Amino acid sequence: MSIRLTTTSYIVLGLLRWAPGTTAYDLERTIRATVSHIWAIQRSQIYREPARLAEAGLLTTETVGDGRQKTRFTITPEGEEALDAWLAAGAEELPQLRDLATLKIFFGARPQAIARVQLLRHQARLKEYELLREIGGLAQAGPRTALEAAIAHERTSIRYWSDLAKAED
Amino acid sequence: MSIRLTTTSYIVLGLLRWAPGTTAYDLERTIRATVSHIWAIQRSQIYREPARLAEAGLLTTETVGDGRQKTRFTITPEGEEALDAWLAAGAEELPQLRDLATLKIFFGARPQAIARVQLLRHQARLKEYELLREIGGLAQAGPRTALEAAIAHERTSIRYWSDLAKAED
DNA sequence: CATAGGACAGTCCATAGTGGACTATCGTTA
DNA sequence: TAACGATAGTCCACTATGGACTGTCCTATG
Repeated sequence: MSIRLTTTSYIVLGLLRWAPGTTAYDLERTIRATVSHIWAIQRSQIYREPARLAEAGLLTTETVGDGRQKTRFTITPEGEEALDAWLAAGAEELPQLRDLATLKIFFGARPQAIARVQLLRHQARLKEYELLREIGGLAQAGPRTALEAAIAHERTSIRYWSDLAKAED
Repeated sequence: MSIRLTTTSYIVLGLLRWAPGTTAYDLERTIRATVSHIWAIQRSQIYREPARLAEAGLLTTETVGDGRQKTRFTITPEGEEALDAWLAAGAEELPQLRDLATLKIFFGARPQAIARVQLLRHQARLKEYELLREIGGLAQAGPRTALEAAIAHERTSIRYWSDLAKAED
């Protein structure tokens, strides 16, 4: 039962190490509130992945069935091992921007309109991030450090889009 | 034959508008040299996508078969229309970082080692970008403006990772 | 002159991920 | 008491990923 572990897998494993016994639904909420800014996962995927990992022996399942059937997942030692191996394995290829707005600029869309909208959205998101940081909602060092990356890139985006918004067409 | 147009589709359409009569192989090289920093596409996808678009009437094909069979693709008016509609349609959801290195930090990987490697790679990539900009390899305004976004984010990454590399563990 | 090696040009496949519609249950409040 | 929103999840068709695999052409060198 050796399966291919993907980024999705490691996100699930990583969250379950911090919060064993979580259901898929709660995983979804946690992801939306935290990692999704770095790496989002589709809902359908969030429900399928833990099942896959359980089959491979990286998680155990416990179904609490009172009408609404919930399944709680817990990471196994093998799961932790896999996660640690991934964390310890060296760095990766560089990321792509993967920004549709920039892509449209690339292909000749007029910057003005795009820039104005992007600027507002990035500003809103930066505010969210700063709030999250000030409230100190993030107990662990990892998420805090990662949040700094997100904030730095938001600031860069804001500078970029606001320059474009100001520039004449 | 209405198909769903994805980002992949628009990249192919966009490149074919600038260079009609291109083969899949040349598309691949062009993508690797240009857009891939913003949005990469897998080789297998680059060969399948134009075929799909041709079926939907957004491209025409012309097979030049002398031993090695090449297929040249050209954008149709419908193709241009679809592309323009996409370019004109408002801005998108915000991008995610989608950076595995940051994700590992999030889940508790030790920053030092990761940061050192990322720093070197980002520096190398920044140099590539700056070279590209100085040489003026990009005739069109779109790619040039998009390149500025890529450069800005590289600089941000470099600052981030170099801070992390310096910080005590 | 033939041949080996590399660049060129592509195919194929299993598996993973996306987007989005759909179903159903529970708790509250009007 | 039924309506409504939050909770909890399923399903499906289609797209994308990663990577192995197959050939063809060009050129240098032995």
